[in-house]
Amino acid sequence: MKYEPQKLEAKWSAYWERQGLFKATEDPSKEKYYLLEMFPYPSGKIHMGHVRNYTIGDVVARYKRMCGKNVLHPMGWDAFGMPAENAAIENNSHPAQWTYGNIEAMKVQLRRMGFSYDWDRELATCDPEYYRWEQLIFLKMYEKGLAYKKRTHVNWCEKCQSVLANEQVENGCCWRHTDQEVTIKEMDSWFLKITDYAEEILDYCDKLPGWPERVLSMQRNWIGKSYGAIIRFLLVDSGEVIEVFTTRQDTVYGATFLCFAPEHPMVKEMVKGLPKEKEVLEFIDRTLKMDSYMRTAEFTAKEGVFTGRYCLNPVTDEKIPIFVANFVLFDYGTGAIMAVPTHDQRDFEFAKKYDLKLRVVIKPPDRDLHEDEMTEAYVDEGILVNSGPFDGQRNLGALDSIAEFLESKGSGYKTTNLRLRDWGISRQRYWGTPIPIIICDKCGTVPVPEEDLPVVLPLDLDMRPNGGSPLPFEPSFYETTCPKCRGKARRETDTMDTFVESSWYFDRYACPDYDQGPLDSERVDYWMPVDQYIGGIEHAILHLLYSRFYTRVMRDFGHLKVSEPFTNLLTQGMVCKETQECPEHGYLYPYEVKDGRCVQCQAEIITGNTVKMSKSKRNVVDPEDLIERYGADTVRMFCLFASPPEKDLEWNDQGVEGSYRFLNRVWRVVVDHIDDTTKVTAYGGKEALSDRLKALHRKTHQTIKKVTDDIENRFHFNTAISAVMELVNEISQFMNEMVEKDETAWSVVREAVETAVVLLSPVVPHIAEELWYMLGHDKSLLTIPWPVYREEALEAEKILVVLQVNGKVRNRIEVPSSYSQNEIETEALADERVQRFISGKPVKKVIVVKNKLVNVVV
RNA sequence: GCCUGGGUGGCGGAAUUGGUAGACGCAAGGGACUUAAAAUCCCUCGGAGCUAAGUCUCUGUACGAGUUCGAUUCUCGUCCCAGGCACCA
Repeated sequence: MKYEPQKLEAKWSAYWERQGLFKATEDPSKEKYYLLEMFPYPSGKIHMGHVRNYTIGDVVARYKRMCGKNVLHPMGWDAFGMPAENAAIENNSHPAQWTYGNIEAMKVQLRRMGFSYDWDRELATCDPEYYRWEQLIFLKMYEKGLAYKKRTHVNWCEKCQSVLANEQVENGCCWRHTDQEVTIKEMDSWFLKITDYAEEILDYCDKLPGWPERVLSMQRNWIGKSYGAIIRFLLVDSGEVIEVFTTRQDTVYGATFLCFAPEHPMVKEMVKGLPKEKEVLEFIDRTLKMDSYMRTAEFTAKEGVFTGRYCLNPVTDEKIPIFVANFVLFDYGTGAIMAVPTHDQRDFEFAKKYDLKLRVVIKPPDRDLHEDEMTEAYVDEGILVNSGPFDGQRNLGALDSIAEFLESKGSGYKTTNLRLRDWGISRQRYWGTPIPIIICDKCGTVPVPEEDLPVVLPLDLDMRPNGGSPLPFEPSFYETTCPKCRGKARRETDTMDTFVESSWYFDRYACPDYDQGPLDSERVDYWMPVDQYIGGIEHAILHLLYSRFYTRVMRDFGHLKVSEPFTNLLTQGMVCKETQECPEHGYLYPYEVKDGRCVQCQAEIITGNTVKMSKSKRNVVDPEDLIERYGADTVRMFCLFASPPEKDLEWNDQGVEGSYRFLNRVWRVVVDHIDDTTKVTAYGGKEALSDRLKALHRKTHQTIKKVTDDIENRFHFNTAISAVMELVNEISQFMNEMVEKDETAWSVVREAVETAVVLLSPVVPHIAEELWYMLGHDKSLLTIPWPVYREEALEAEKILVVLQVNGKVRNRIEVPSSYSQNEIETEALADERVQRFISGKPVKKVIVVKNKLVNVVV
């Protein structure tokens, strides 16, 4: 009988579905386990990244189920987003049609992979039954001031035709269009007040031991809390207060000028009617026209303009000039800084350029420092000088007392500052959740009344050929009446960032059919938090930070009890492959290359670096082709075997071949002796065994131990698979040389074979199920308990002991396991090879590690 | 510059608490079976050296020190790679 994966895989996945084996029901008497993989954007086809991500998850889900846990393993669709709009324009169809069609296609593929999802809980975020609750939460947030509209400077991506959140800008470019520079626009935008929760989110970074350190450190970094002070400077001839944030209040005596960010509204006020006004306004204009990346890049020269105004340094009472400078950020701190050219490199460069005053206030411990000799700022620790009552103190030691001194004078206070900004969620897009707000000329911004939800995205409109959102051009959508005054009003035509949908979908899986509110607390409280979340590292900040925020908002609204949505996080590596390039035809798909040559022009191809699989580099492998050729089990197995999950996976066609070979080997090891093994029951540890049988029995149980440990504690499926490979090798070797052919022998073989099949079943469920059935079982592997190793089976009569002389391995001997330390030592010292290396020298010391090694020191 | 990872054969990777470095697989080479091929099975496989034969010797986990009877593993320093943050006051 041949291994025919296509046939048996179809059979078993149909069987699982029919039996409803993946259905999860709330059962308080059982321990729950919520396993979740990041849901996909329905692009229409799964790619290897999905396959890897979902295979990892599926192994854990199946394993936990066999361990007796009540497993929730859902799947759904992150279904809003721009590609749908673009595709619709291209194909002259509708985003909804395109999206739902893709969902169907991808679902077929996921089913084909044999993933154990409870499809009854499937959800698509573009479904009004989903986003209506998101709109409701938005209204509640609006009510509480957690959602607000602000006219401000925002990131604009020309290709998205939309605003982006700060998190969605990478190196000054759009995260989706990495070649599109983001520009700054001033416009009305909706924000969610993530900063209100920043402290809590930051604190909890220390309470997430199940998260990878690098993700936590990226989040801490992004929140960017720093400790310092607000210091007040009085504007001369006005008495207005200018506040600056600094972490270096120890240098306040050296602050010899002040700089404003060009966006700062106070600047225009300050220069109004002054001779400098025109020059200042021109500078502001010029600076703001630059894209944000260029303006704030380190290599951009520091530039500024004097405003003509002065303020008073609160500790020296000195009149110091006020500048507008390009390097000062409006949305960090207060948008204005005190400049201490002697102890800050940026300020130093600025001061040199505009010939501004320098005053040293920190001197190195070992020498003096003179302003006119300085070629760069002195930024190290030192002793305070020219600092009034603080002279002679160590600068870092005086941070607190200077802050208190400022506070006592009413000139400032100690505080902290965050880098994190509120989450901008307005998108000038069509295919997203409408923001449930009405704008009335008379009443202003008015929330849509709850009973009018959902504000449904109209489906019967034409996409605009230039790619912009059709909503602002669709009177049937935007024309409405004001809920307050009943007058004519206009709907908000911005939609929400799609990251809002993905910030709570995991909660909704607990109760996808609930229609009384966003969440059914009883079910959500049973399932949440997610015990294990698995997804790509690219969401380290974006999705994972937003979700931690949104969960807390939902908690404070009483929808759920947890603060953290994901107890354990596994960030799997990328799937990579080398690129292949033809000098003539550019990057080639694997099928465009034959024997190292381009199929079109026969030119020799250039093999490039191994990089993340992407269509643009054409270094992709289509999972569908592989399934067709080898079956889903082989694909699953290779994804797990090639490397541990958190590392990048280097695609290797020969490796896939190897996995396929192994499955064939397993197949033969079972099928070739099926008549003999099905005549007996699996060995249960009772009958006495010969040494040879004992060895196989021991290997069987060692493998159970190893595989369990690898999956349970480390998610190291590669080593788990290796262990089963060893067992299978040992079984086939045993059968080759099999001398005993009695019932006991076959029952030990049967135990070994069944164990291999069961241990492999989470990884390659289809073939495992088929072999299990052939071994005479009639219940699915999904319903049988995960095997437990027997301690006594691991014990051996003889133990291998390594003999070292001066730490170098000189021999290996077998001793009875009953030997005491002394007996082992005696045996070791008597060993001929050990004696040779001692060569008569006096033995200084003998170290005996029980059951492991003896080291003789001479 | 700061923060996090990481550096082991030709390759992917093992070595879990400091105790046999290179499990398992891929590639390569040799052999068996076959008319032949495929498939399968067996053997070799870090480097260098020595031998009639190896139960042989030396060396080896980026580099340099250190702790230890013993270090891929712990400590310090250096170099390199990847990712994140960065004119953040």
